[in-house]
Order: sequence, then C-alpha cells, then structure tokens
Amino acid sequence: MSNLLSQLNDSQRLAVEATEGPVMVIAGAGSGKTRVLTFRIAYLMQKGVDAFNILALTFTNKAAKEMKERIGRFVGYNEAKNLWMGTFHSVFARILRVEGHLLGYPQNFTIYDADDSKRLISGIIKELSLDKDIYKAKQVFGRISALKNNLITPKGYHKYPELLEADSAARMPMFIDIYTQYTERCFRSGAMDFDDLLLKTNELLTKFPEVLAKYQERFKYILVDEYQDTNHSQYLIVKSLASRFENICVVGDDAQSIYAFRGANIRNILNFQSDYPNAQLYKLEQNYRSTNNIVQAANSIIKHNKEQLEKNVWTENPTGEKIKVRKLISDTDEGNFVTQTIFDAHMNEQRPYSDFCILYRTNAQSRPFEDSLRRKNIPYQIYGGLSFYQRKEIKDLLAYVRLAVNPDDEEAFRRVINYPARGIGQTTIEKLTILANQEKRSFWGVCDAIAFLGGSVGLNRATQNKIADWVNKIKSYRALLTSHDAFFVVSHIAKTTGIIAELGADKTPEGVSRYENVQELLNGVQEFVEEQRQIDGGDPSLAAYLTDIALLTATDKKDENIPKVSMMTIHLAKGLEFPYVFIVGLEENLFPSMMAMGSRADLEEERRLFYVALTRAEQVCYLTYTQIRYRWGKIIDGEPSRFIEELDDAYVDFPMPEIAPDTTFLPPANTGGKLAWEPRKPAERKPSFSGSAAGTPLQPPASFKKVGGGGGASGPGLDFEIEVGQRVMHDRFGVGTVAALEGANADVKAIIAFDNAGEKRLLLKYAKLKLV
DNA sequence: GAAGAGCTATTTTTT
DNA sequence: ATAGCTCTTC
Repeated sequence: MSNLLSQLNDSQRLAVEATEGPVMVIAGAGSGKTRVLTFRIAYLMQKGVDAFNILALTFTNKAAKEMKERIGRFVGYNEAKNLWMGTFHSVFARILRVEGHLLGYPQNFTIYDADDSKRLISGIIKELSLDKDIYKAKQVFGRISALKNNLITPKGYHKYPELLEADSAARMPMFIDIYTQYTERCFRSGAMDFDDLLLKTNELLTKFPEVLAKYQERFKYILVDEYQDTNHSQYLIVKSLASRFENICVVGDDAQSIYAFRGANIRNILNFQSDYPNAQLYKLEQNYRSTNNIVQAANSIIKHNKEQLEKNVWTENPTGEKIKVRKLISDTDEGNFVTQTIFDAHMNEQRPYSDFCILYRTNAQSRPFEDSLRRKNIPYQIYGGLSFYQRKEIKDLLAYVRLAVNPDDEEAFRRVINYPARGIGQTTIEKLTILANQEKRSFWGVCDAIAFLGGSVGLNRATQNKIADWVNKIKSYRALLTSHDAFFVVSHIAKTTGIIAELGADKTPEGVSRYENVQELLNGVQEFVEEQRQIDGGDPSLAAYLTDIALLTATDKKDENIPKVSMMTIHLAKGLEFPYVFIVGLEENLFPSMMAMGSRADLEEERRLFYVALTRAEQVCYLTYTQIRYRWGKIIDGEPSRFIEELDDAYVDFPMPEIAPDTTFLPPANTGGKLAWEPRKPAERKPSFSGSAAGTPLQPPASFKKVGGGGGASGPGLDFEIEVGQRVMHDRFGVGTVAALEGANADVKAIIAFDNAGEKRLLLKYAKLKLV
C-alpha cells in the first residue's frame, strides 16, 4: 500500500487517503486527476472495501474501461471487474433493466437516441396538425430534454405558470400537449430516451424507498469524475445515493465545464461545499502534462473569466516552444498547412502520426483536413460526427433487431414496416396511428390484433393480411432469441429481410460502402458476443448488445494498431492529451461560436472550451485562423478570434513577416478626437501582418486595428471617417450614398445605396471605399 | 402506393 | 454542398 502512495505527490496522496466523508478534488488540467481516481479506488480496495460497494461514474465508457484495467493491475483483475464503473447513462440503464418493472417498463426496454426522439416528435407535431415551421422538432426536443433534466414531467408542468407563459411567448402554446404525447408514446413503446435514463432513475429512487435503501447500502463509496459537467438530474441521483454514508468524492475542474448547453450546471461543483459543509477540499495544481509555455498561455486565457474557483496551475516541465499562431488565406490552405506541418514533424522528428490531434469547434470543419491528409496518404481517424450507428443502413437493420427484442418500439416499427417495400404505405400507417391512440396501445399491439381492430379504421382485408404477415415475420425473429446467439439472429435478419440482397445489388460506390457497413455491423455483433462470453457474468444477448451500442460515447471506438492523426471537436477531446495539437478555425463567429456571442455566460463557456483545447497539448500547440472560409456553401470573410488576442504575448509566437508592412508610421487615423498612437496595448502589436504560408502579403487582421486606422494612400483600407450621407466609391459597385452605419470597431458595416448596384451591406474593413 | 423532382434547413457542442 | 423532406405525377 505504501508502495501505491509513494507514486503520488503530496496533494494527490492526501486526496487518495481521505476515503471517508465528502471530498471534493479540484484538479487543474493535466494534474493527474485520473491517477487520483484510480489510486483512490485501488487504495479503498486494498483497505478491504469490496469492489461491489464502489460506484465510479466517469465521463466516457472508454475512461471507465481504462481505469478498470489500471486498477486491475494493482488489485487483481478478478476483483476489479466487480466495480460499478461507467457513464451515468450506462450504469443507470443497467440498474433500470433490473428495477424498471416497478415503473412499468419491460426489462428489454429500448433506448431511443436523439434521432428516434426527434422523429417521434415530428410525427406528433404532424398528428396534432401543428405548424412544423413554428413547432420545430429540434427545438421542442431541446426543451423537453431541458425539462427532464430538471425533473419537470408533463404532470408537473402546470405547477410552473412561467413555463406556460414562455410557451405562449414563443408561440408554442401546444408545447405541453406534444410533451405529454411524447412521454406517453415512449412509455407505450417500452422506450426511454437518454434523459429518461436519469429521470426514471430519480423516479425510482424517490418512489421506492426500499430500492433507494438497497442501492445506498450497495454503493458505500461513490466517486464522480468531471463533476463540473453533471446536470441537475445527475446531481440529484448522486446526492440521494450518497446520503446514507456520505462517502462521496467528486473530482472536477470548473475551468473545464463545457456542457452547459446540455444542462450541465457549473453550480454543482461551485456549491459542493455548501451541500456538504464538512467536505474536505483538495486542489491539484501541478501540471504534469504540458510545457510551461502551454500551461501559462492557458492560465492567461482562463483568467479572463470571472466565475471560477481560485486555483493556480503550475508546472516544473521545461519551457518548451511558444504557442504558434498562423494565419492562412482559406480553409483549404489551413488544411494544407496543418497537413504539411504534421508531415514535416513526422519525417524530421520521427513522430508517429498518433502524436497529432486536430481540434475544431464544429464537426463541419473536418472536411478540408480530411481532403488534405488523404492526398498526402496520412492515416487519420475522425471521432464523433455522424456515427456508424446513425447511418441509414445500420439503423434500418438495427430497427429489425430492436423489434425482435422489444416489438412495442414504435420508432423501429415505423422505420421498417415498409422497408423493404411491402405495400404498407402512408395511408395505412396513418390509420394504425389513429388505432394505436384510440386503443392506447403500441403499434405492435394493434397490429398483433389487426384482424379484430382493422375494420374499425377501414383497413381492407388485403392490407390486414399484409400486416399480419409482417407481424408473423417479427414473431419468427423473436422466437430465435431464446435458442440462438446474437450473431446468428442478426445475420438471419439481414438475410431474410432482403436488406443484404438489396444492398448487395447496388454497385455504386455508396451502395458498396453501405453493404460493407452492414458486414462491419455483423462483425461487431460477433465480437461483442465473444467478448461477453469471456467475461464471467457477461451478457451476450441482443438486448445487452443494443444497450451497449446505444450508450457508446463518441471516443469509445477501439484503438487500432496503425498510428493515426486524430481529429475531433474540442468537446470530444476532454480528458485526452496529445504531444502535438492544432486548434483550427480560430475566428470570430466560429470560435467563439456565433451562438455564444449573446451573453457573458455563453462566452465564458466558449473560453473554457478554448482552455480545454489548449491544455490537451503536451509539447507543441498551433493555432490557426483563416481570412476566408466556406460555410453553407458560401465564402465567408473571417477575422481572428478574440481568444488569440487574449493570450499573453509572452507565450505566443507570431511569425515575422517576410517584408514587414510599415504600419508604424502611417498617418494617424481620424478616430474621433482620440489619438491613434496612444500607448498601444501589447496585444495590438503582436499578430503578424505578414503574408500567408505562401508569402502573399495580406491585410492586417482588422480586429487589431481601429476602424479607419492604417491604410494610407498606397495601402487598402479606410483613410477617412465615414458618415451617413457621404458619397463613396466602391471598386465593383460604383458610386453610392451611405445610408446607415452599424456595428463597432472592426465590425462596422455600412449600408450603402449604390446608384446602379442597389443597396449593399458592406464590412468597412474589406470594402475599400473611397470618398467621392 | 411508388418514384422522381424540387425545396429547405443545416453549422455549436453530445450522452 | 448536401441530405432529408415534401410535393407532384404516374
């Protein structure tokens, strides 16, 4: 045991040894958080605590798996496998499989993914004859999700008049009807959505004191990783489970809270000490991951946020290279630049490709990097985005599997009742919908009794027979479940539904790829079955397989042996680290996102996101931004992200221009009485105004200049104060009158009524206007 | 009821 | 740019 503890620094060791009572560990980025969690669990077990009595909630399944592995090394694998470890969703799905019957759910309940939920909601909006342009399915779904995470059910909705008012204000007075119907339909389908897994767990623990007592007794020691990203629902589960023994240890970093948009409540971590007045607090502040330049640059960013717990992250690591900021002309150039840099470092420093990671704000940014890496034959792996299990062909096949396991599953039912086509069309499905709502039964329920019920909604004999055939087909699949393993059943379904034949016949490249995806799915099932057979207590059933894939986290994909460049959104990168990190697309309205510009809180979250991104880097970190970029199929002008400016100069390297444009001695801009050359903030000088990688001289990033600054007779830009009513000349549009001005500083836009070209809204910094 | 043509939202992040 | 959705036509 002493051997175990000797591998830790002082604060880490204290956090591990404080096994009893509530403990909060504030762990700065790279400070050995996972290490503390791992050692703490191993330490508990060495002290004689049964693995069965320890619950550890992690942020990804992969993290849980790796941690279990490491703990196994200390205490033995047989012991470690009994730990309750996983994401909130997977642990409580497992418990709900056992206890869900108390709430009226079948043991084999389906887990709806966001796609299923949205389809169901769209269907309900249609059934209620609501305007889908006002009641946007995605928005409705978001609102339902937020409500569930705050434990507000349709029944309790009326207790909150302000919610009803908000609905009216949003022109969605019927929202509550959709929510009610959605809840009922999920229930009739024997289905839970992601939020239900938490909501229903809360319900279970509240309504059934004996169940609560059972799990309180079982989970004598509770650990929660990434506590800053728990939502209210998760918070309550943890709180009620821990209330018996109060051996609760939460680990997190408020500076890395990046999931407010899905209901994470940073208050949970900020208020821990008031929730548990006798809580012990430990801070891990020494960073072991990154160079000093990276650590200090990250610190210099996060201090722009107001709301945070005090902490000082430091390191004894070498200074390292400065953060490198690079400006590129377009997103294509950005792709090429990153690819070339990776290629060079790979060749010159013998770095494996797995040393590199490209981080972006939105999934849509991955394309140019893919193109460029592929052209250079550099292997890469994209995490997240459209997952394998969201592909149409996979969802279709899985819909059959889901029906075999739980035939009440409405979304699976709708998806494949007429795929492949069997003459059951829209009209029939509408009639079935009416019937199901009348009878308050599932689609399957009414179809199973179609001979008795079909006449009442005018389904003719021929259609009834088609439905009966379909029911029998699903029943035949169901019958296989008890006698055959998952792999056999899925292959059988793939063959007998005709899905394999249909995809196999499609010789287009997309068709071939779909066919291969189905094969890959079959392999996946096979692997799952074999893996489960090796674990004792493993469950190789199809129901277990479906749960497993429904709750996969995006980074859970297995590692392959070929070293590959990783690409993912910053959100997905949480908890990961790479020697070389490229943070790309650092432009206003992209990162920070346009949607976050509205409030300080949103902007602070974006800043924390940037902090997370920076602190993924161990040795080298590049930041790139571009002048133009394709978005929505259009070319959009960009300007550098404010986050670049916020970085402390001392840790940042801006490339020197090949030929420095002479910005220092330009005539002063007319800045409305203020001198343009008042003492500059260091930040104003730092970005390079040099050319792109190709050496083309470019404009200085406009956000670093005052409007009207720079330019001069020879250079582009604006060398006069612009006013409404002025006559101006534009290269392309000709002469016009300034009708209005909007925006501030670098963002000033002029609305100009051109004599011949009509009215245009132009960003001054690009418009190159001349006085007439 | 099925197939094909046009239309429209999509890009913030995810269990 | 593109995929999914709705509308039209057979």
